[in-house]
Amino acid sequence: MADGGEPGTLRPGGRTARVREAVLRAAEDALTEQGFTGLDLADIARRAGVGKTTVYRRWATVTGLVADLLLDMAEQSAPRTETGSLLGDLTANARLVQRTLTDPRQGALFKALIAAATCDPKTAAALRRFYDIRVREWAPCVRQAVDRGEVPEGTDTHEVVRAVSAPLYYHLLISGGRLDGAMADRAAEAAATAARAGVYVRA
Amino acid sequence: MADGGEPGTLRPGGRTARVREAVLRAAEDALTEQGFTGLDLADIARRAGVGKTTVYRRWATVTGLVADLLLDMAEQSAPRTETGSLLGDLTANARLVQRTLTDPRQGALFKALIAAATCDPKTAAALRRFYDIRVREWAPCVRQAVDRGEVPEGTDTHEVVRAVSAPLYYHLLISGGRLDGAMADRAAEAAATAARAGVYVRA
DNA sequence: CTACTAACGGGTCTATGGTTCCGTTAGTGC
DNA sequence: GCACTAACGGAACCATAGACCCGTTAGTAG
Repeated sequence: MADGGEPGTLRPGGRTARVREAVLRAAEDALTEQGFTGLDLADIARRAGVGKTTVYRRWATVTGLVADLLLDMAEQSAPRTETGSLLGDLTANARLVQRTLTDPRQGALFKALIAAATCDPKTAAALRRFYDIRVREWAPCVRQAVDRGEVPEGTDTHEVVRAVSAPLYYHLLISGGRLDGAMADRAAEAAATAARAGVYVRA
Repeated sequence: MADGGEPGTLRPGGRTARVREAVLRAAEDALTEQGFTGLDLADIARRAGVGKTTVYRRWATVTGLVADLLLDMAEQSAPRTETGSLLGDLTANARLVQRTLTDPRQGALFKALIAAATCDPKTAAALRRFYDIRVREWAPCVRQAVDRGEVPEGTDTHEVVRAVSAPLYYHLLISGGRLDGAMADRAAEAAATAARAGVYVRA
């Protein structure tokens, strides 16, 4: 009776953790293959080898599950490369994003994640958190450029990193074209150029 | 028996047109209020004062209806303002986009449209078409900047216009922050700066 | 090892989104 | 105006996503 809240919070170890893991992986697969619509929790339960009751009890809705998946994805971090110049670092970042979004599986997954986030505030918050972490990982390369004097003091480092990703996501979601390496390089170059010109200096 | 294809194609006038109009408006409202999920065609039919059979027959799925709505939206065009300078024109564009996305109703609608597009290729094509038209309307201001010598010859004018919108949509869909006028101005400035530096010159 | 109970899972029930049927309304051609 | 039939619409029907019940499994404390 004295339950601490959501199922899975009082006995987070052992089986509970295994189930969560299996379900999240299944959700990832399902999202990748079916997209955000055409996704039902019973199917995910089947893939995960888990009772569908469990999935409904712990996550209740598709968006809830996606939010948890995003939380899980936020944990894993891919460390950034350092090249010594702002343009080099931003290009490395742009290429990484471009490769991720171009990959058929990952691209589809991210589309689905973003679609889910537009449909539910909690999921949107999880998505924001995920990207905040990613942006924070890359911001130091802009910070270094400021220290080097390459970019003016007071520049919003996070905003520069976002400026690199923005056109790539725009293409993925909206203009829908082929998103190649040249486009990634251009995104990095545009951000670097604008940053050097002081466009991202905080008011 | 000799039907020409989809319902609504052989007798496009009168009632058929009225029904389409009513349903599209209802769909717009429903999308705005409920978002992409939590949208059912029966509800739309009710709002439109139309039999649900009709909606299912003509559009069949939510994404199909959204695709048609996008086609319809693509028709209406808002003419651009001309200020005489690249930065001025791009800023006007950025502000327009920012105001649209910030408006509670329109912002929600665009989120839903984009979510729908990630779930269905036909809808994605319709979304692309919609933005192609909008981009084409604004491209001349970049063209003029090229003619003026403000921006190098060979610049991809469409890409510059997209570069203005990209960060705004990125904020709407992903980083989710407050999207104010300052951000719009910065987006325009970044695009103008990069364009002048020749970043968008086609290879 | 035993007791306790959080969390799982099979089976069943139900609400509802979507389909089908068939009669009605109204554009279109003459 | 009349005939023809595309397109509409009410109502009954069906499939299934998601809720619920209750017995089972397995973490955790002692």
